[in-house]
Amino acid sequence: MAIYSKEDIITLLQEAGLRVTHHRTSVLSFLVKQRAPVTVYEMIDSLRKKEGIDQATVYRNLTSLQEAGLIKRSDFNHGHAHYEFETGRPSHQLVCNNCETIEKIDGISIDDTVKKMLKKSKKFKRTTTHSMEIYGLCKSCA
Amino acid sequence: MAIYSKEDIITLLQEAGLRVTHHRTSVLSFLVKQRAPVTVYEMIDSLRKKEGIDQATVYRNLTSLQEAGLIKRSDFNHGHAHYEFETGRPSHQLVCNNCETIEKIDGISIDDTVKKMLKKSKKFKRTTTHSMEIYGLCKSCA
DNA sequence: AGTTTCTTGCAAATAACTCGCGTTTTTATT
DNA sequence: AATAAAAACGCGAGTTATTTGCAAGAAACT
Repeated sequence: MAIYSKEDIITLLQEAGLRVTHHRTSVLSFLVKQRAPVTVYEMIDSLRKKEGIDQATVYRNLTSLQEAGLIKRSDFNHGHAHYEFETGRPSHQLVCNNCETIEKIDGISIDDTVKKMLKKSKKFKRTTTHSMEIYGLCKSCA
Repeated sequence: MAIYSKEDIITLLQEAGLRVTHHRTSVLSFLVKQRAPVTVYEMIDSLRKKEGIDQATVYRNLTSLQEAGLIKRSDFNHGHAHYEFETGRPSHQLVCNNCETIEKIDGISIDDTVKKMLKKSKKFKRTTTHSMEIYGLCKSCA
């Protein structure tokens, strides 16, 4: 989890071909600081309070940032989207079926498994990145 | 993919402690016949046309069937739920980031990976079943 | 600075899903 | 088979999550 300065954020946006607006920078900065995927609600709540950003703006920036490959969306079967900064590395997480606990697990590779799956696939030739979610009950809910 | 008769469906419902209503039987039968997860929209559309089932009823039955462990929900980051029959076996799928193509891949085991993840986890002791989604672009979208 | 193009705020619209309630169906019991 | 309690249903209205139209404002190019 590298540390990104404001200049780094701006560089990321420029390299992605996106305009560097104040709000877009804020949205991406916010996500860079998190250790786990956050809900859109949390982002809107925080950014609205802190800088008065409108929810439509948050949604629009999440879309543009995702299309640029800078952030990643996951739903975790909870009925609303979560976003996180796109590190480029595959992400693996344990998800609670009851509460919304999500725990990211580092140091795991499933590249071999992905290769095996692609070999068996008829509709996919290759995958960009991948993510794996394992669902169960966390200690508190079990 | 075993073949389930109407009697089998009824037995499944009874063993799960659910009432055997006409509509509930239809919803579960519908899902048993699919080879891949289907959207709620597809289910409502088909069941409304065929038997006049109301959408609220479809939703309520999906909830009760899921709570009983007979079906499984997945969102695939598309913003709406998909459901499939719960086979008890882990499921692994390739998901297109662009269109909504979902391809299930059989014959893969990631039990060792899951074990490794649980060993590293702080918040989870064990998982019931699991599912893995690998995201990329399908051949048509690539 | 001027202009083109993208972004924003606001309010209204849409999509996905849920709820209240009176009526009907299922299931347990006679 | 009749019957009563519990659960399920349809229908319309309500929520929640997300999107859109449009006029005004900010970035980026010249």
